[in-house]
Amino acid sequence: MSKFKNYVYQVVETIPYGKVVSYGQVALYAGVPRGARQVGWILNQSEGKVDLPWWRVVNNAGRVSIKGNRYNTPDLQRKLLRSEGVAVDEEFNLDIEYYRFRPNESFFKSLKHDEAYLDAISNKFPFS
DNA sequence: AACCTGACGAAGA
DNA sequence: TTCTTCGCCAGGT
Repeated sequence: MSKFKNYVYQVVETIPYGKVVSYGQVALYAGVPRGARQVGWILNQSEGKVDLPWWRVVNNAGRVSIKGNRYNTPDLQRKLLRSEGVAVDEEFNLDIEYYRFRPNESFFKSLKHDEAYLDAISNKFPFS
């Protein structure tokens, strides 16, 4: 279990009910600013094995981009989001800026990143 | 080691 | 605005 994967889990677990974040956001918060693709890969690998609100992660264009696999499909993700009050249309689009989770500083500190990293991304909080 | 493959993202045409 | 192209990082072959 890599440190990065651990952080990804921590971040996803923290997304509030009825809110969403992009893969890029998760990557930034997890300590790898350009690791969006890896976040998708990690969530894909964790399906059925880890209890995470994976459906609250969508792409930055505001679209449910899951391709689907044995456990999770775009339809399931949309169903779960809708059950939390998130409006998702027939083409799997949603208003990401409206539903986006914008964590505060205490959130980052709760992830136990070292000071150097917090300083490095302190000016890169496009979502806060 | 070289090359391929993504539940991605930003920029340019 | 939709479609490409390219950069990104980790894992697999």
